[in-house]
Amino acid sequence: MPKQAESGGHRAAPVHTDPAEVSLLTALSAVADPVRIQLIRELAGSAAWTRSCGSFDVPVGKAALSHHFTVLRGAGLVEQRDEGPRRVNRLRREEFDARFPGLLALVLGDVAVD
Amino acid sequence: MPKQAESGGHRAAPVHTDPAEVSLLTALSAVADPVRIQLIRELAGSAAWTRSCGSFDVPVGKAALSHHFTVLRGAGLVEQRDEGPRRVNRLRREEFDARFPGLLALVLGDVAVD
DNA sequence: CCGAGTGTTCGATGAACATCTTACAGTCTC
DNA sequence: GAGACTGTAAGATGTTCATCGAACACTCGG
Repeated sequence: MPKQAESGGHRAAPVHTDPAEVSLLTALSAVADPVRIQLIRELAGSAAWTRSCGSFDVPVGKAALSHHFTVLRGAGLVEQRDEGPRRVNRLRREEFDARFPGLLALVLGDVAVD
Repeated sequence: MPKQAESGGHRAAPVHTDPAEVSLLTALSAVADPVRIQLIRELAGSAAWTRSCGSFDVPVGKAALSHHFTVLRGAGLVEQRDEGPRRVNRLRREEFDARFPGLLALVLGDVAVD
C-alpha cells in the first residue's frame, strides 16, 4: 500500500514569513546573493511544487543550500511543503510582488547576475 | 575677487561608473544597506547638485560616509562633482532606472526600511 | 601664510555571513 | 528492520564588509 505523500508529517514544519511583514532591507538582502538569485530563477522556470531543495544546480553543499532556503522563506519569497522525504518549493510570485512591486521582475530579468 | 568655484580642481576627480555597465548583484548589494538607503532617499528629496557629502543626517563618521558614497558611485546611483572645498551630489534617476527599472522606485517608496 | 572646513586614504577592529564537515532525524523501498 | 535518500542542526572556519581613528590633501577666508 503506497502511503500517500502528505504534508503533515512528523518533521518540524518549515517556518514561513508573510511577504506583507517583510522589511525592505530583508527583501533586498535576501536577493543580493548570487546563489539565491539562481535558486529564484530556476524556481521561476518550473511549475509550483515540482522542485525539491536538492534538485537545484548550485555550487554549494547541502548545509549551505538549506541555509539559503531559510533566508528565502524569511523574506517571503519561497513557500515549502514536505512531500515524503523531500521538501518541495513554490515561488510566491503574486504575494511578493504585491509587497515589493518590480523587484522579482528585476531578478528574473535578462540582466547578467555578476 | 571671489574665485568661481569650478569642477576642474587639482583634487583627484571621483571615479564614476556608467549605470549601463553595472551588474545586477552590484546594484542590489549597493541598495541593501540602511545607511545607503537613507542617503538615496535624502538625495531624492533635494534638487540636483545641492547636497554636499557632509550634509546628510546619517549616524556614521566621515570615513564610513566616504566609503558609502564610493559604493553608490560604483553602482551608478550617484554622480559627484567638486565645488570648491565640497563635493556635491546628484541622483542618477533616469539612467539608473533605465538599467534597473523599478528598483529606485522601490527604495524611494513608503515602505519601512527595517 | 595660517586656520577652519571638507573629504579621502590607510590600518585596524569587530560583526555578519557563507561555507564546510559531521552528526542527526525523518521517509521510503526492499 | 536495514539501507538509501533527503534535509536540518550544530560547531568551526574564513571572508567580506561596515566602522572608526588618525593622518593627509585640498579650498577658502582672514
